Amino acid sequence: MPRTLIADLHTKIGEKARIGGWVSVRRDQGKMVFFDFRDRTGSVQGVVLPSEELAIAVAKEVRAEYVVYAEGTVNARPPKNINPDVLNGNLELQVESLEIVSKAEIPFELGAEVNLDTYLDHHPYTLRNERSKEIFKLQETIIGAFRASLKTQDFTEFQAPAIVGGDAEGGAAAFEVEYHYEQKAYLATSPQFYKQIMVGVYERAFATPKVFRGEKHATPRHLNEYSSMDFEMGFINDHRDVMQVLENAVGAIFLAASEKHAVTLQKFNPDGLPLLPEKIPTLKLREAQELLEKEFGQHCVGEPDLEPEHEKRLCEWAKREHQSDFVFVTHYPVSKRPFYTYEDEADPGFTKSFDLLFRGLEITTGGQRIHNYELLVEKIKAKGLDPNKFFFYLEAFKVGMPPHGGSATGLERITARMLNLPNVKEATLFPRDLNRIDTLLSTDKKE
RNA sequence: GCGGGAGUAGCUCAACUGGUUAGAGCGCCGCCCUGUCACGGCGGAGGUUGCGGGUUCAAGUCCCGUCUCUCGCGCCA
Repeated sequence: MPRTLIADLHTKIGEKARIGGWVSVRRDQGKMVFFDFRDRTGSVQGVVLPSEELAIAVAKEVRAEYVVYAEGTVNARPPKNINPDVLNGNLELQVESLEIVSKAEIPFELGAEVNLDTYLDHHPYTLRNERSKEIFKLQETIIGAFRASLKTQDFTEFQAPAIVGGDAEGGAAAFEVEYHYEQKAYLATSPQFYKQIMVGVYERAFATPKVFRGEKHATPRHLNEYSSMDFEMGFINDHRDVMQVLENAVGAIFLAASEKHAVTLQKFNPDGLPLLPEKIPTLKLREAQELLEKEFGQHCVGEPDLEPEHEKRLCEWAKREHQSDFVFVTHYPVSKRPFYTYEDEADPGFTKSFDLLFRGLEITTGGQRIHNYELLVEKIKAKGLDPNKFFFYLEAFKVGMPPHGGSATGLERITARMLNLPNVKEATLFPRDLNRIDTLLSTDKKE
């Protein structure tokens, strides 16, 4: 008999059916045994009656998370046995044959509240729980909506390389790779140079690569490997054109999320859906600092950047004054930004760059880039770098580049903030951090 | 890299100022149960209290070292 998906069982009431799935719960009543079975489409109760001697014998052996095939008759439940609180609560599978496909030995009950490290240590198992599955279904929607939004805005998707010959940003620590002929290569910390090169090819390009950061950070918002939602676009007037494309993408993400995952968002967020206004409030860094001083008594005027505490306060302000969970901060000082960042002619010393803060966390960085070859070479030198090492990248400018800019959004960060997850590792299927690549790293090799 | 907190049963946690045999809930194992749906009842197993050293008549508890987790900072998405 072919397998029927659990969600389709209601179409087979009174008929025989065969389901395949996992055992969520076994309730052994002695002479008869109840099960909750689940497959990718849902769950259903199965009952093995005393008269089914062979099936009862198997049912006594079965435990939680065993993979089984169960065959029997789909019955509508009599009124007194209907359970309105569960899926398929109005029917049940009266099991006549039960086949164990795979046994299971579980470390703890699925769905048990466990500490983060226990949860991560058992990720092949804990990812199966409903909460985890909802997180990564939402994440799939987020990256899908980002992709769809950029495509409708006439961007071309490209594949960025993971192995690079140098450190793209000149600052972030990169993982070293042994390449052919004893050459050193690195895992990309960003697709920055490649997406700029692609502006010269398609004008508008985007990619969602895995990028790698070698810093030994141990915080709830950093990963050594994460997914970057990057885009870059030509013929802009300034950074505000980039911000508009980003706002369109964020809007598309929120629309898709609220359409497909409203229940999940509500469940994870006591405050409800995130607030995204028609226009995200925007402040220059210095305006933000003055506001922090005035509204919150935070002394940060003149600092080159915002601290995490400041970012949280700014978001409080945006929510209170603009009903927005987002706020843009622009015009970071030249000294704090990479060499390719465009300096604002109207505001010398400050850049046409921006960060997007979402619920207290920086989720995006972007801005306008320098497109003039000579100026770019000059800026590389000014940062103490050697232009010769960038000749591949620089060729894109040598052969003609329009004014352009772009941004990069952390997929795990936006996922975590949408669901109020305290740690981005919960929004990462297979997180790599200081001490763990799936398993704990050997400690005797540490420095 | 720096600073705070933590590490006790498979999981989540207790164990007052050091003091009898380190407990509970869930899970696990056995027995009972024909309508359960987180089923229920009775019984049972399960611990080198992260690791190493020290103080003390006595250490889960105090001290030192070490490893790990976690939070804050730096850095960033």
